[in-house]
Amino acid sequence: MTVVTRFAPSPTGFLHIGGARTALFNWLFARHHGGRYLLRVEDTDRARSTPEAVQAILDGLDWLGLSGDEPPWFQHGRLDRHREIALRLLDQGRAYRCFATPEDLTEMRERARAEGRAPRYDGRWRDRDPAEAPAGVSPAIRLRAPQEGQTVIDDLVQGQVTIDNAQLDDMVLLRADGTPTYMLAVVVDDHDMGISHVIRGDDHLTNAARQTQLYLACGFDLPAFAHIPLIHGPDGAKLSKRHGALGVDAYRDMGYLPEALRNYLLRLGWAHGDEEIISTAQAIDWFGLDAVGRSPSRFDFAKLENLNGHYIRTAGDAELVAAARPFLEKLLGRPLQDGEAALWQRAMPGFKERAKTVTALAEASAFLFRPRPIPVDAAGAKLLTPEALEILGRLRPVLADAPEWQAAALEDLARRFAEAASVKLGKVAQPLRAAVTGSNASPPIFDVLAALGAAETLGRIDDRLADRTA
RNA sequence: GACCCCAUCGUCUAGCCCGGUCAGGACGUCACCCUUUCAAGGUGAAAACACGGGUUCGAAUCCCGUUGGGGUCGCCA
Repeated sequence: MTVVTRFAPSPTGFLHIGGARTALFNWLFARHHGGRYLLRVEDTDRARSTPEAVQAILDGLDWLGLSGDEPPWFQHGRLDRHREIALRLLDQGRAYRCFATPEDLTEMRERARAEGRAPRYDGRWRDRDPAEAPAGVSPAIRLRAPQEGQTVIDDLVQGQVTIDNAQLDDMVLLRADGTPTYMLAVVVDDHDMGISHVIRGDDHLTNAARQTQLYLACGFDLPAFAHIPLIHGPDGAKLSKRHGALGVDAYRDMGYLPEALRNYLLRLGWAHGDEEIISTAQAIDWFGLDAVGRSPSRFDFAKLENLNGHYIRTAGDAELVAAARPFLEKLLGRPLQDGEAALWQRAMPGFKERAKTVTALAEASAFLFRPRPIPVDAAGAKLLTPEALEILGRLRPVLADAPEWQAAALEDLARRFAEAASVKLGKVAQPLRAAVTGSNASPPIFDVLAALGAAETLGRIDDRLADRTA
């Protein structure tokens, strides 16, 4: 059997983190089985769907490397097909016209609730003669669902789940205005798209029972179902915006790399022994629905950040310059010149070792490109004591006379200077770091000096020495 | 409320199906090492089988219940 999966977001907002994981699992499952992974935009609710949202979701998927194998399907373009199936069901007596008005339904629900019954449609038009229809009410079409027995979902993650048909009411297939409902559209589209495996959030588990009834009524073969647990916030409650229910674009803006996010999302609810850092090739090789857990997991930024640090450290220097450049340019308030970008790339090994996010990488690098005199932060200022400045003052001419401006040579010079002055290297290196970077943390200082060049380095030292006399 | 699902360190999880190891790994936390800073890295520590009953020589593992958490109950998707 050919495996065909799909990710089917409704374009009423951005691609959130749970959706991203669902997409990832679908993508991985299809890749693992050499099948196809498709996209379907569920925009049957025209009022709530916007082109901007469609684009945001497509962009988010693209950034994560989870674009569909074919152009996306759009549900609203298939109205006629959905209608055709509903009408066919009506002809076959598997569906019927329901003339209950929205007011009737509200009243029905309220009364059921008041009497402690489940708030379901009572089937009042199921066997009633349409001739009795009240005037002026256009009917919806409902499925004549089985009222006895059980519907069994054979779920690849949840196992066998049995629901009493009495729990399910006659779902609406076609609204009074003739548009299809989600239930109808999903079943017809999944069938027409040849979807073999429906992998989605477990908030759809009970929908799977309803959809199973519909599949059976339509005479369609059932796909395999896999309902994966939802992602919760750090407090165990539903993911809120504060926590991480953000669009994936927000993760990009926070400086996370797509490969880090994918690795993180993959390990949320799925494991392969003790493996933590998993490449895409390994993920494709190892992924299976049987290893997906059934309990919801909590989103943990700390672990994501750790993974992100790993992927930053192992990323290529040019790739990081490209990813971090927009952040740095925003920080600097100006575009980066090509020469500066090249310099940055050469210095990147020292920076990427220390950054956990791409934004932090840009922030930590900004001192390289700031105009003199560079700003000094609190920690840097603390280092620049009168004593430290005195040492800097004596080091300055030694540096100025350096025969070659290269990291190892400069370090050698500084070490000998410290030895001659009977101070630890730290007493020399830290003031130097503060003067040159404006802070107390940076890549190895002699690498920084080499990257900055003699003139800029000495100039920055002079700026600080000038502060002293001023 | 009804129905369905779930339950191992703070978090993500391995182990559960096919009962028998000091219950393993990772993140985070703490300590130490390395070190010109910060990271990274190394070593080590604290940290869990929700509870109660069974079954069994033996239960994290099988069964029942309790508690807790989640999901669903729309002419939304």
